[in-house]
Parts: sequence; structure tokens; C-alpha cells
Amino acid sequence: MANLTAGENCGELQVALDIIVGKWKPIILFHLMENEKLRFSELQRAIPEITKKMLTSQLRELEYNDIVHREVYQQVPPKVEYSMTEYGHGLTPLLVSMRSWGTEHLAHLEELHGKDNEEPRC
Amino acid sequence: MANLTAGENCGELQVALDIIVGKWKPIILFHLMENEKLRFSELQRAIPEITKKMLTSQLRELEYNDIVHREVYQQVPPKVEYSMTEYGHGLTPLLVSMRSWGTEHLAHLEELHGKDNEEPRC
DNA sequence: TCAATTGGTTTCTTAAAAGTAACTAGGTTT
DNA sequence: AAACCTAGTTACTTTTAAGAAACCAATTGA
Repeated sequence: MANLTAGENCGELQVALDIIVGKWKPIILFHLMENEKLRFSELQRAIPEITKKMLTSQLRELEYNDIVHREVYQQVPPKVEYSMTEYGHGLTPLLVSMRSWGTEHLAHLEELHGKDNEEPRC
Repeated sequence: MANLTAGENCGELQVALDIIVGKWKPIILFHLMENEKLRFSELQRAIPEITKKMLTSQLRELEYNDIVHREVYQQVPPKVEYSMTEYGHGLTPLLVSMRSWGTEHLAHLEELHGKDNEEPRC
């Protein structure tokens, strides 16, 4: 096990968290991971409840962090394609382990507290 | 690579995230991971900027999720000890990988954008 | 000429997370 | 008797995240 030091190193975990948290980032990332390229409007259709504002801002943060690439085609009407960067793919194993931990934890919670927490989240 | 399906499975990732997010949960968890048992006041001293209210609420959430155990000693003045549960230790590898991803990402960001983002977070 | 198209931006409002400060119980120490 | 200790709770305020809705630019097709 890697060394654990709580105090100063917590910032590093927050850095990782900041990439992933936000109500929409995980689902955006999963869509981009399984799709190679997606236009803005395709993401909108894939995640119908998201607003343009949220989609834009989350994509911009991911772009700033070099997780997502934004390709603008100079044409009208505009066309913009989003895709995972090479670097961004390095995040995949983490997201996948988080999701599988979550899946198991759901079962564990149900065992502990019963099925009272069934509200869907997305 | 495990199968990725964006739509329905995003909830599971959120479940994992909900355990970890919150401004204080990661640092609380790291302290408990490296300390076996800690009293409420010891956690307060270890994380001086946290308020009682936040410390209490975050610990209660972790307790609800069976990550943290709360042991109350019936004495005055009160004594309450917090520790990771056996189940909670299953979260350690995830937290450790998140932190190391974060560490590497910090270096990556610096390479990309320079050292302009130096504000400490905790 | 006029509506439709795409990928946004802007302003305003609402909801959720976090912070502040005062208060509590009840036994111990001064 | 008064102050102190721990582990909280409560009520209120501030900050941050998210949502709603209107607006925009340039070209195409009807």
C-alpha cells in the first residue's frame, strides 16, 4: 500500500475529485469514453436533462484539464466535436474502479438499511 | 476493461462519489486510515479549520455508510472514538489511487498551464 | 424574406453545501 | 460557587453549484 499521509496530501486527492465531481461530469465522461467523438448536440441528446450552460461549463473544465479535446470546424451552422484526449484515457481505470466500488456499495447499503434508498440520481 | 455504459450506470459512480466528496471527507478518511482510533477532539486538532458541525455531519454520513465506526463511552466528560470499519478499509485502495492520480495530474497541469494554480486547498 | 440550424453566452433565480456563533449536559476541578 | 471539560446541537448567514430562459451570429433552404 502506498504511504498515507493525511495532512498535506489531501490536496492531491481533491485535484482528482475536482475532475470528476459535479453533477454531470461522470456521465459526460462515460459517454465520451464509449464514443470516440461526439458533437455538442449529440451529448445534449444523450443527456437530455442537462442544460446547455452546464454542458458547456463542464466540457470546458474537462478541456482545461486536458481530459477532453475540443475540435471546432469552421462552418455554418457550427460543428464542434468532443473526444477524450490520450491523456484523458488515463482516467478510465479510476472511473471504472469507482463505479464498481459504488455498485458493490449499493448492495452493501441495501443489506444494512434495506431498500429504502431507491431514488434514481440521473 | 470492464464494460462501460454511460446511461444507467452513472448512478453507481455517484454512490462512490457521495462517500468521498464534501470538502472534508477525504482528509477525515486519511486521518482515520492512518490512526486506528481517533477521538472527536483529536480529529478537530488534526483538522483545525473544520467546524464541529461539519466534522459531526461528515462523520455521521460515513457512519451511515458503514465506513466509520462510532464508539461512545458512557462517561463525563464524554468520550467518543471513531475508527474505520473493516468494510471501510475496502475503500483505501480507491482513495490511494485517486490521490496518486491527482498527484500526477498536478504535475501534468503545471506542464500545461504553468505554476499559476498554486492556491492551497486545505 | 423568413424560419431553421448549431453551439454557444448572459442574466437571473433557486437549491444545496458550508460556515458562524451561541447554547447544552453533567460531572470534575479550583 | 464558579469555571472547565467533551461532544455535540440549533438557528441563522454566506457561499457555491445548478437550473431556467432569453438572446446571438452566419449561413442555408423554402
